[in-house]
Amino acid sequence: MRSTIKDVAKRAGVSIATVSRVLNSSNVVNEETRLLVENAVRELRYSPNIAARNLSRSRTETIGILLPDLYGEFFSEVLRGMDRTARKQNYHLFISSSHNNKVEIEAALRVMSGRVDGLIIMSPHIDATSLNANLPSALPLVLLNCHVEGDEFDAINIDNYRGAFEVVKHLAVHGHKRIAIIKGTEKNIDAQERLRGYRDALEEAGAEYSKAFEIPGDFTEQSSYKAALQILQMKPRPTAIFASNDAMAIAALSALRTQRVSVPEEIALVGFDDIPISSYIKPSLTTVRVGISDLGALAVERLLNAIQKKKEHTKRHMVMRTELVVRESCGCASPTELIT
Amino acid sequence: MRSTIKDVAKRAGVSIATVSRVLNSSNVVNEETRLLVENAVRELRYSPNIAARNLSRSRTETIGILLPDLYGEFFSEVLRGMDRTARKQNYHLFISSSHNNKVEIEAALRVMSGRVDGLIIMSPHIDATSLNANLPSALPLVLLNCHVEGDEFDAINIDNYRGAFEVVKHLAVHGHKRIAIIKGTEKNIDAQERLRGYRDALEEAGAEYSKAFEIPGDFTEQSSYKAALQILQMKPRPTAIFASNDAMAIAALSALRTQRVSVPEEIALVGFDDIPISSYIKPSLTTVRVGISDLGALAVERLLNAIQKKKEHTKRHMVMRTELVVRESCGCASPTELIT
DNA sequence: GCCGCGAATGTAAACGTTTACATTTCTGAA
DNA sequence: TTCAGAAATGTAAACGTTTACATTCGCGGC
Repeated sequence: MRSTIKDVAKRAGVSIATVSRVLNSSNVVNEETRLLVENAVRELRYSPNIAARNLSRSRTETIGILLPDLYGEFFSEVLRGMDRTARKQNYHLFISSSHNNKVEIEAALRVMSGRVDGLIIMSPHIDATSLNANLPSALPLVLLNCHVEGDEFDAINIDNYRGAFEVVKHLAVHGHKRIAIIKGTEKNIDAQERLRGYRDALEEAGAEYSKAFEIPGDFTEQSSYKAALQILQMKPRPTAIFASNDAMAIAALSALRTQRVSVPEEIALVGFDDIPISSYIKPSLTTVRVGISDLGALAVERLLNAIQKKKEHTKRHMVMRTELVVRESCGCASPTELIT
Repeated sequence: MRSTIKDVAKRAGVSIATVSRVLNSSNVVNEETRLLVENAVRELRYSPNIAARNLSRSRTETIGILLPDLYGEFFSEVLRGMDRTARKQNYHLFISSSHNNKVEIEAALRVMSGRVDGLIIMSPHIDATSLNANLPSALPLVLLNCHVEGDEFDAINIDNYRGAFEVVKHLAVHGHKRIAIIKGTEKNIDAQERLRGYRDALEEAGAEYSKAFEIPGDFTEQSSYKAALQILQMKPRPTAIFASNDAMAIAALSALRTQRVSVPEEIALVGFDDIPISSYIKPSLTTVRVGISDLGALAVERLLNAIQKKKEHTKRHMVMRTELVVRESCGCASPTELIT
C-alpha cells in the first residue's frame, strides 16, 4: 500500500497540515519540524497523490494538446517546443491525436475537460460553436494553425501566405514566367494559404497565371511524385515548380530525375518547411523556414499566460514569421551565397 | 461555476448515488429515472470532475510516456501507434519528453506517478535500481528500446541486430568485400546493436574487417555528411556503406554526389528505418523496415494488459522483427524486382 | 395478514489532499 | 504580573466523486 500524508504525519509526530505545509514549501514552518517531516517523507518514500491534490486545488498543472493525424516530423517538432516550454513552468502535456472529424474532436474535448488547465487545439475541423458547446467556457484556449476569425479566441498561425509569396516571387524575379504549384490537401488551411500566396505572387510579378499550373497534391510524397510527372507532360512546360512542402519537393525531384530532367537547369524547384534533410539532398532545396518548435513554444507561453494571469490576459491573433532559405534547387543563388 | 453531481441530482429530483449510477451505466436503475437524470445532465451541460473521479476510483485511465529528446519522425510515428491503440480502450496519453540525463528522468518519473495507471519508458539512460527507487513498485511498466536484462521488466526492442545483419549480409553476398559503417550515437542501444549486426555479418560472410571501416556518427545528417567524405579518402576505398539510419544515408548520398561518386555504381549505400522519403530519392534507398507505429501500438497493448489483468500478466521481453527492403542504392536488385 | 425478498433508491463514508480558522506557546512591553 | 500579538501548529471542512450498506416499497406465497 502506498503511504499517505497521514502516515508521514504520524511518523514525524505532527499533524497532516504541517506535512502539507512542508511539502508546499510554505515558510511558516519551524526549521526543526521541517527536518522531521522531510525525514519521514524520505523514509516512507512518500509522494503525494496527484488526484487528491488536483481535486483539492482544482488545478492540474497540465495542458491538453489536441492534434490532427500525427504525421511526419512537423508534429515531433511542435511537441518538442511545447514540452520544453511547459516543463520550465512545471506544466505537463496531455495529448490526444489523430482526430480527423468533428465527432472525434468533440469527444476528445470532453475527455480533456477536467484533466487540464488549458488547451491547445491544432485542427482544421473545428469551429467556435462546437468549441463553446463542448468546453467549459472558462477554459483557456489557444488555437494553433486553425482557421478562425474575430477576437473570440487566442490564435497563432504560421505566415504561410507571406512565405509562399516570397518564395514564388523569388522565382519570378529570377525570370521564371511559367511556375507550377503542387498543392497541399485541399481543406487544409496551410495549403490554402500557400496557394493564395502563390497566386498573389504570380500576379504581382506579372508571371503567367493558369489554372492548369495548379496540380492537386496532399502533402505526401506519393501524390507529389505523380504530380511532377504530370507537370512534365504539359506544353509549354513550366520552368519552375513550387511544392507545398519539402517532402513533396523531394519526391518531385526524384520524379524529375527518372525522366532525366535536371534541377535547377531545366526546371527550378522550391519547397516549404525547411525540414532538416532539405539541405542534404542534391541539389539542396530552396525552401521557406518555419520555426516549428518555436511555434509550439509560443503556443504554450500564450496559454500559460492565459491560465496564470486570467484577468490581464487579452486574446489576440498572432502570426509566426517565415524565412526564405535560398539554396541550389532554384538555380538563383550565386555560388558565393552558398558557401555558408 | 461548473455544475456538479449534486446540481444534477437536485434538478432530477434524485440522490447523487442514482446520478452516479446512470453516469456509469450501472443497469440497476429504472428506465424512467434514467431519463430524468439524462435530461438534467443535458440541461446543465454537466460533465463529471475527472480529478474527483480519479481520486475515488484510484485510477486515471491514462498512460504515461517518457521519451528522450523528441527528434525526427520516429517519435511521431511511435506516438501515433500508441495513441490509436490507447484510444480504442478509452485510455489517454500523458507525455513527457526530452529527458537526456538521469536526474531529469527521475524527476519525470515522480511527476508521472499518481497521474497515470502505467508507464512506457523509452530511454537509454535508465536502470532497474533507479526505476525501483522512483516509482511505486506496483505501477505497470513497459520499457521500449531500453537496454535491460533479466525478467524483472516487460520490455520491447527492435530487432536491430538482425536487421543490420541482414542488410550487411546482403551487400556481402553480392560481392562487396570492403563495407564501411557510419555509426549511430555511441551510447545509444539501437546504434550498438546495429553495429554488432554489421560486425557479425562481415564475419560470417568473410568480408574484410577493419576498425578503420567504422566511422563515428550520431544519427544526424551533418555527422554523416562528414563521415561520407572521410570514407572517400580511404585507400583502398570501401565499395559499400551501411549508414545506421536513413537520414544519415541520405546525407551520405548527398556528400558522395558532391564528389561525383555515383551510387550504386561506384559505391553501394544502404540505410536503416525505411522512412517514407527513402523510396522517393534517387537512387531509392535499400534499407531495413521497422514497423514504428506498430511498435508503439504493441507497447500500449502490453501495458494495458498488465494494467487490466494484473494477476495473469507475465513479464517478458519481446522483439520486433524487421524487414529488408531492397531498392536501387545497393545495386543488387534486378530491374524486374524493382517494378513493384 | 404477515413475512421474506428483490428491485430501486437513498445515506453516508471514503478517497488524500489543501487551507481557513482555532488553539497553543512564547516574547516582551506596560 | 498581565496581556497583546506573533509564531507555530493543530482541527476540521471542503473538493466531487464512487460505492458499501441501509432503507423503502411492492408483491407473491403462506
